[in-house]
Amino acid sequence: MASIKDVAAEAGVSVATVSRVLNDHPSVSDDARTRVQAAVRTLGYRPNAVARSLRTDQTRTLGLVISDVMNPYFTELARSVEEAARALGYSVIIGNADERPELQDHHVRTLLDRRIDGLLVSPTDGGSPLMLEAARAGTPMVFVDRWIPGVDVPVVRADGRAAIRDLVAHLCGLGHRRVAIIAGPAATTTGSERVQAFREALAEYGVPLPDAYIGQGDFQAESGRRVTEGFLDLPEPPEVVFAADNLMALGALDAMRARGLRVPSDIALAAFDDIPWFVHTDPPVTAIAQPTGELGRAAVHALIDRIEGRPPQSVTLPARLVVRRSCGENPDQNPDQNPDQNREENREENRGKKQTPVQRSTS
Amino acid sequence: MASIKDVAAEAGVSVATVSRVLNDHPSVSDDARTRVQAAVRTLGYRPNAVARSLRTDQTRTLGLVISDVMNPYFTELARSVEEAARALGYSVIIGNADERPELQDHHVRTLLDRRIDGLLVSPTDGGSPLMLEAARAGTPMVFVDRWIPGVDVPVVRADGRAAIRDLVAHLCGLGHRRVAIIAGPAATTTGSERVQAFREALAEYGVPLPDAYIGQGDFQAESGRRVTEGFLDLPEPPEVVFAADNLMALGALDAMRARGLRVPSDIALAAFDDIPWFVHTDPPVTAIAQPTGELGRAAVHALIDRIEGRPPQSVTLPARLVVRRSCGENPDQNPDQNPDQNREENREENRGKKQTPVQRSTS
DNA sequence: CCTCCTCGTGGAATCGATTACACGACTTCG
DNA sequence: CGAAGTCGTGTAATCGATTCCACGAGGAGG
Repeated sequence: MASIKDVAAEAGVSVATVSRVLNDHPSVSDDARTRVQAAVRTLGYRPNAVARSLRTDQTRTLGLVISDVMNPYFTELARSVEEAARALGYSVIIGNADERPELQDHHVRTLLDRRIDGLLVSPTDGGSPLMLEAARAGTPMVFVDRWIPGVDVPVVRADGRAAIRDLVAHLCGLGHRRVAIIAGPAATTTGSERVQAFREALAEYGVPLPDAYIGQGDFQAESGRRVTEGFLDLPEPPEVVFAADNLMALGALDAMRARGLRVPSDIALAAFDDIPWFVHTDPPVTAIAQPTGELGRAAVHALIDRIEGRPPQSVTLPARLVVRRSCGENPDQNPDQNPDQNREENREENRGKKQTPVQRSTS
Repeated sequence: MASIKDVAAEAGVSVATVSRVLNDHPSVSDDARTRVQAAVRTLGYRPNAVARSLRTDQTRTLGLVISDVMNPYFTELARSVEEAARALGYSVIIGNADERPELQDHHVRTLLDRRIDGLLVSPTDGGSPLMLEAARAGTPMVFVDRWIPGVDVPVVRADGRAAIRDLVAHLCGLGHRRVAIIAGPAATTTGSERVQAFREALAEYGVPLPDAYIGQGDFQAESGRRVTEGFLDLPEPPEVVFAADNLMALGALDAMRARGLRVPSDIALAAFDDIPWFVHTDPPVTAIAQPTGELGRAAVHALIDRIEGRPPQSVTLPARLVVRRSCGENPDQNPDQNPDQNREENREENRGKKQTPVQRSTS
C-alpha cells in the first residue's frame, strides 16, 4: 500500500507538504497542491489511520458496549448511535456483552487498548473495577439506558415511571388485581427501577406486589420462560405478567403458549420496550416504548461534547405506554373507533422515518 | 497513559526487554521478567494497540459490512461472527450499510483506512469499484450470504433451493395455485436467486409465475407493504405471498392486516429467513431457516485462513423449511397432535450451536 | 539598497511499539 | 588456557503519519 513517502516522491515534494495538502493547511502553493492531488489519485493513496492516530493521539472512534445486540431495543440503539456518530465524523466500534460482566470487561479493555476517543456504556452489572478506574482516569464516558449509581458520568436514559403508572392504571381499569413482574437483574438500574416504579404505582391503587409475584430474570428470553412457568405453578397464579424487557416477554409468551393458555383471556401480558413485532404477535402486545433514536443521538452528543471539551449533559426522556390487546379489551372504550389506532400512530412516528398507518384487525 | 518507556524506567530495564516480556519472548531472565511484570502492574500499563499495529502491520481486527443491522438475520450473523472472531483473538468492527451502496462504500473505505486484517462483506449491490479494487489488490476478503459473481473471493452462504422446493411442495399440497413473490433487489444474489429457485420449483408443479406476481422489494418492511398492496389491488390477487426476507414479510403482514384479511384463510404468507418472533405472530409464519450461526463461524474461519496464509474455502450450507400455520393447515396432518410442535423443536435445535452437516465446494 | 516580513517548503523529531544487531559475561570444550 | 557458543540485554532503526523549526526567495517599507 502506498504511503505518504511514495506520494511525496511521485509529486516531487516533501512528505511535510503532502501532509499539509491532506489536512488542507493554508500555506501550500497552488502548484504543489495540484501536483500532490494528482499523485494521490494516480497512486490511489489513502492515509493510514493507524499512523495518524498514533501521532495525533485521537482515533475519531467511539466505543459502544451494550448488554445484548440480539435485543431489538439495543440493536436500534446501536444503529442510531452509529448514525449520529457518523454525522459528526466519528466511527463506532460495538462490543456486545451478552449480559455477561466478564465479556463486558473484555470489550472495555479492548476498546481502551485501541485508544478510542470515548466510551458509551450500558452496564451489565454494578460496574467492574476496570470501568470505574477508566472513568476516574478521565476516559470520556457516557452511560446509556442503564447506569452505575455514584459514578460521576453523564447518563442518557428514558424515564419509565410515568408510563408504568399509565400501565398500572390500564391494568387496574381492566379489573386485574393479581399482577406479577419479571424483573431484570438487580445489579442493573433498569432491573431494579422498573420493579420499584411498578410497585409504587400499584400501591397507589391499593394493589400489593407480593414477593411470589416478583420473578428474577436476566433480560433474556429463557429467563422469561422459566419465571413465567414458576408463576403458573403457583397455587394462585397472577392474572397479569409484566416483563421488564421485550425478550423476557417473548419467553413468557412461549411459556403461556406451552401451557395452552389464551392471552389475554386466561392471562394478560405487558412488556417494557416496544418493538415492531409486538404489532403482529398473537395477541398484539401492550408495551412501553422508549424514544430509542433520540436516546442514541443524545448519548453521542453528550459524549462528543465531553471529548471536545464542552460540558456534557445528562438527558432523561420520557417513555410512553402503547396499549394493544394483550391485557384485555378496555370496556370503557368507544367500540366505534379502534382504541389502539391513535397510540399506534404516535408510536410509529416516534420510532423513526417509516410512516405506518397500521390498522388493527379484530382477530 | 503510561507507555512502554515508563514501564522500562520503573523496572530499570530497556524498552526492548519490556517488549520481550509482553510478547513472552523466551530470552528474558526470570529476574527481569518479574520486575517488568511488577512495573506493569503498579503503573496499570496496557500496550497501545495503535502503536503496535503500526509497527507490526496487523490490527487483529476484522471488518464486517452488512446490509442491514436491524434485520434480525443479520444481527444474528453479526453476533456469531463476533463470537467466532473473538475465540480466535480477533476483534470485529461492524459497518451497517442500510441497503445503501454509498453507505456500504463509506464503511469499506473507513475499514480499509484502519488497516483491518480482513473484510467480511454481504454486498448491497453489484459491487462498487472500491470493493472490486480492494479485492483485486489482495485485501483478504470473504463474502457472506450475498456475493458478487465473477469476483474471485470465497463465498459462505446458505443454499435455499431445496427448502424453496419443499415450500412449493407444501403450498401446492395445500391446493394453492396463484402464488406471488416479493423479491429482493435484482442487484443482490439473494434477490435474484430466490426468485429463480421459486420459479423453477413452481414449474415442476406446472404452476406459472406471471410477472404481475413478482413484486420488486428492497428487503425492507416498507417495500413488503407496498408490493403486497399492489398484489391485493390486482383483479385476481394471489392466494399466497412469499417474501424473500423477514422484514418484507412483516410489511406484507401489515398490508394484509390493514385490508382486514385473515391469514391464512384469505391469503397465505411465507418468508425466507426464520426469526424467533415468527413463532408468536398471528398466525405463526412458515419460513425458511438459515443456519446463521454456522454461516458466521464458517465465514470467520475462511477469512482467517486467508489472512494467515492458508487456502480459504467457500462454504455452502443447506437452509430448511419450517412449516407453521401461515399457509393453511395441512389436511394430511394427524389432528391429534399439534402440527407445529414437532417442527418447532427442530427449528430450535437448528438455531442453536448444533452443527449441521457442512457441504463444501472449492472456489 | 538594506532590513524585515511573509510565504512556501523541507529536514527532522516525535508518537509507542517491535526487532535486527551488537556486545559483554559465562559456560563449555579441545 | 583460549576459542567458540549461549544467554540476556541494550541501542537504534523502523512503521506512517504530523508538526516544530529553519531557511531561502521575494515583496514591502524605510
